[in-house]
Amino acid sequence: MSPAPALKSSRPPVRSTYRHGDLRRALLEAGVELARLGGPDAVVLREATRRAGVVPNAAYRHFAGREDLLHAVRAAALSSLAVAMEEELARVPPARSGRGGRPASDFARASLRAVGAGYLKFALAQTGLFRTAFSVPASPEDRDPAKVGSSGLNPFQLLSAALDLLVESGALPHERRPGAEFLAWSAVHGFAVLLIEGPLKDFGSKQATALGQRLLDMVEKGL
Amino acid sequence: MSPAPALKSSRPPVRSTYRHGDLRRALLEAGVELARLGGPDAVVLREATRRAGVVPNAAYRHFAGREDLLHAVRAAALSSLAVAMEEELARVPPARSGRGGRPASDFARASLRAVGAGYLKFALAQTGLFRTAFSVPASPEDRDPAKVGSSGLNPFQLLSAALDLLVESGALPHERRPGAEFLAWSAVHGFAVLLIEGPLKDFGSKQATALGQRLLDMVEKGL
DNA sequence: TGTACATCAGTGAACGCGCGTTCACTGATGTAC
DNA sequence: TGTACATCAGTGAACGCGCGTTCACTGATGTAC
Repeated sequence: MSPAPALKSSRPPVRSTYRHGDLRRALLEAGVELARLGGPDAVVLREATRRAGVVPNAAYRHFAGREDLLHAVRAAALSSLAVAMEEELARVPPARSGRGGRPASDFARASLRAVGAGYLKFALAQTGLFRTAFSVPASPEDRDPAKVGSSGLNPFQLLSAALDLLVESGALPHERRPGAEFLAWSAVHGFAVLLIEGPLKDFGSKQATALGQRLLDMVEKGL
Repeated sequence: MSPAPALKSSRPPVRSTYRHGDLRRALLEAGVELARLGGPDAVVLREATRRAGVVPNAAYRHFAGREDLLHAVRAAALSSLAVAMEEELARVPPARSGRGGRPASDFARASLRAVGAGYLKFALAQTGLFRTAFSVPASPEDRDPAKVGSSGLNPFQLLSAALDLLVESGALPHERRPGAEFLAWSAVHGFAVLLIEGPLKDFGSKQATALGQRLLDMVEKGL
């Protein structure tokens, strides 16, 4: 109801040219910044135009309305999340050669953990964006290219791929594969939510990380 | 931003007496109803007074302001959640006599599942209240009597008790007990959130229940 | 049993706020000739 | 290379909206004598 007043910018519209140049991009960036600072409710059309140094209704040249802007911001948030997960994945040491056996399944397990860890890391570091990303149904089958990371996969697909790898490596029986992404996602997402705005809010990041590891253990064992 | 217009009541203030009688209660009930229908953002002070058939500022005789009303509504929502969990617990067949051994740990496990199942059931049946209950940090140590069920325990304490029972019955090693409530809660809460406003939104209740069972399996095995 | 009076629950009117959105406009840009 | 003109990005002003909240008030209630 009262998004922190600090979010409000009173910077006067300073611009030498009549045309802005790339207003759509500027509005989107302002919107992302607002979401970063205050979550989905903080994405206010008028404030975005203020930050872009432009009159409020100018936004309507580029977005159908507030909801449309929020939509674009949400996509950008999901894309950032995918990137964060990819960064964590890139840290996993590659599997040793030789087919099947221990190293392959170790790699698969490490990948699954990386996916979860990247997700949690992003949720904690970019709380506003994280909340924005999930402020509306995000369908797993969504093909919107605005939501993917640099691998071309969206967050959900990154998780699915890690689980597939687990099955291929023999670490997870085929019959337990269907729906497994929902179970894993539930655990990690719930933890993130409780950590961000729930009863675990006051946990230090040390404590949170340790508990996060145990959560990932639980998922790995429980799947 | 635009809480469903259907929430708005235009009922004229019909009342024969000048005094209302129990306005505080009426406002709280209206607030709970609004939360039930539209989540925390739908708890609007003016609308609550409208429904109570009273002028807007009359609310200030009973609540310090909107936030105060929301606070009371939140407590009521948490209390309802506790009741839902207790109902599920009451369904668990009592342990057979004889100390320790199989039946005791079966009972403990069933209790833990009941706690989780009650939580999920409430989340799905009373989405608006559920979202309201968690719209602000709910501290586990909260002693507010407005938030408990008929057993005198709040939702978090009900979970803790179930886990304690699990340890006592020998089904969970002591060393894994600390923090276990956060892990279990994360999984169940995340599942509820994804089901309510996330990618699992379009799941039928059959599918949701089945997957919910698997989630509880995962928690039980993974803890 | 009756009356004066303090209390305080609810009234009536009004505020300022920031929001999303619509209207008719202006003036820089770049394209066609 | 120069000029007329269509395009359309951004302007300026205004709208109605519902919100939370404050003010000075009124009139029913119940208590003290």
